[in-house]
Amino acid sequence: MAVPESTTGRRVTALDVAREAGVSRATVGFVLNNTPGQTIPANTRERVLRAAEHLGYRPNSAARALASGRSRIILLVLPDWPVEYRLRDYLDEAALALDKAGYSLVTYTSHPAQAARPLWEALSPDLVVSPVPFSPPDVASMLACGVREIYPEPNRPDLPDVSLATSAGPELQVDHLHERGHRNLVFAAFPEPRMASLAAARHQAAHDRARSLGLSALDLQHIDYHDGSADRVVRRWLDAGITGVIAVNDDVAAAVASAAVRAGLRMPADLAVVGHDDAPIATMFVPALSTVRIDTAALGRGFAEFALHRIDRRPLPASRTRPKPTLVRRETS
Amino acid sequence: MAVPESTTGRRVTALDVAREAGVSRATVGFVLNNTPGQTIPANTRERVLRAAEHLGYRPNSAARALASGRSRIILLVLPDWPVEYRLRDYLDEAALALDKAGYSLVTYTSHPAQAARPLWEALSPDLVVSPVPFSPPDVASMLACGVREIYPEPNRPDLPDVSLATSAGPELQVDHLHERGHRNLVFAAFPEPRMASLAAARHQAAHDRARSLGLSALDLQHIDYHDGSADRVVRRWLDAGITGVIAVNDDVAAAVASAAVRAGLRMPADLAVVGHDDAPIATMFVPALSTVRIDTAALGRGFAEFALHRIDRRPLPASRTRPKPTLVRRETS
DNA sequence: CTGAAAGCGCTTACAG
DNA sequence: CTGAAAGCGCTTACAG
Repeated sequence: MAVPESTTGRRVTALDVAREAGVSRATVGFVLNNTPGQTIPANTRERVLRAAEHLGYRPNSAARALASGRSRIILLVLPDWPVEYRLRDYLDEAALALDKAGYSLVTYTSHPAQAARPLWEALSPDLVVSPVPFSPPDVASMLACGVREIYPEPNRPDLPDVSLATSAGPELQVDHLHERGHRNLVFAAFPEPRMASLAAARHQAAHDRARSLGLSALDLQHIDYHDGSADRVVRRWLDAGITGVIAVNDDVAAAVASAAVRAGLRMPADLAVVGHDDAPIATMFVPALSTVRIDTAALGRGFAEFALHRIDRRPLPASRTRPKPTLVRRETS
Repeated sequence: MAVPESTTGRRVTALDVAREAGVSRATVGFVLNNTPGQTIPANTRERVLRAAEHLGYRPNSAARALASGRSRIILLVLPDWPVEYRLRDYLDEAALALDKAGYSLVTYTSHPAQAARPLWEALSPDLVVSPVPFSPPDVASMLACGVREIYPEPNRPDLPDVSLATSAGPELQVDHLHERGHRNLVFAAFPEPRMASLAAARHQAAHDRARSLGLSALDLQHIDYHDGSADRVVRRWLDAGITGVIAVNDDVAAAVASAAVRAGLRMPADLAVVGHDDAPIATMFVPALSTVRIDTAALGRGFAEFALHRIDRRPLPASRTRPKPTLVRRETS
């Protein structure tokens, strides 16, 4: 591909392409954008495409956004959670599917102190989505910046769940231990601020499931090395008749499993643990950790479908079913 | 703050502000942008500011980018590494410092299959930075998209290091074990594809340091549960006279420590392990993991200074010294 | 089927 | 000190 602008010092515009192809600027736009309702003869189209390719033409995104009123950017606002393993698969798949439709996905985690300007001011995205609801000031700010689609919408919480923080995973953890005969369970997390809201959400889901199975309340307990060591915590659990531990993620499961082994317990006979996310450590750890695997790639594609539905009014696929998480049973359950 | 556009359905523009303040559109721009060389009387300035505030005016970023030729966006391209813990601190600090200078930071990890259009096409960033070099096609693509500053620049590898993947951490791991009398070391990682390039970089740095201390070659060894269990690997190390393990991160350190304890070894007397990143598991694990902590917040600020130097030609602070990592000694060394 | 032209909302010399 | 005006590079009715 030639890079003429590097020699002329000027960026290639649609006018350059038009001249090279011997058509008008408008025609270039019609061809390159596949504008519906325009019937361009095959050989004109061909000439334009070739000229664009030859000149290395890239439309100016700012000019396009200004003229069309749409930036073709989708902003995904992520909460400040410890990034879940395999989030990349989710984002990769979503970005790929959106790209095919001409949209770019940008992710953003707001500064904890809210000190910096939110990214939607700089990007004017067509759609802003988040797994957690927006505050009213955030919504007002987005509207002022011309964002036309926001999800979840204020006052409309009754919409499909596109987030990674589904309740199906924790439910599966509970079901699994229940099936294997465990009746006394706890929910374990690190006392880490960043983990707090994720732990709260997953704990809630697990708790609700436990209750609906007729189990007793599922306490959220912290594995805190500082105040007495994991070993002592595990000992306490055993004394209280606990036989199964639901960990908020695989790191926590590893810490629990490690303490249990050191205490001379057999796993899963004396104590069972189930992690979440199927992170690398779940396979590498000895004993290998039972965990929950989420089809994040499928979730990512689902997110893209949803986003396109909101923006382009594309119909949602009829077969739109949330991929179910699967339990990977290894040596700790 | 009033949100008039939500009632009129039209976004507030500089013209609205000008009318409300009783000045021209240009003056609005001068005041809001603090344009140098313009001397605006205090009360005009005051009127404009008040009108903008009152109307909830947000400049249209696309129009601004088109007119000025600068998007005020900085794109940070991150490699597909397992996201290092505390990366958030780095990004938060960098975003905050850049925000003060009127720039927005966007991060981007390219799709592994290179299938989606790169984000610089949609954003036209003023600067694109990455901790790893760009491929020639990437550079050509950026130039075609009007990106004027790229770092690292092709053919100029001799520039300051702004990345998180510094060699100082691995060097510190080696120094620490060396000081504590260890002479036979290995470097451990999971055999995970995504970890490969990070492991290679850190291993290289550790290896070089080991050689310069007169130690023997530092092998990169995989903790692979599938082919024989971590326990067997640890046993092999002991037989080979290894007394110290340098782990690529804290997850790997946890897996090693766990195997060592299970093998009946005393830590650190029989075997020492040092992790990297000071992730939550390093504190929560028993035994608590010795590790390397990097002042990622300071690194993030350093990144912002560097970016502003490149874009706005701001002088680099004279006292510009890279924050040194520190070794956090706990129970495994 | 294709082109001439207005317009998107800013920035920025240039006058006065 | 402030305004009128050109221009950034597209999109999109509107003519022909």
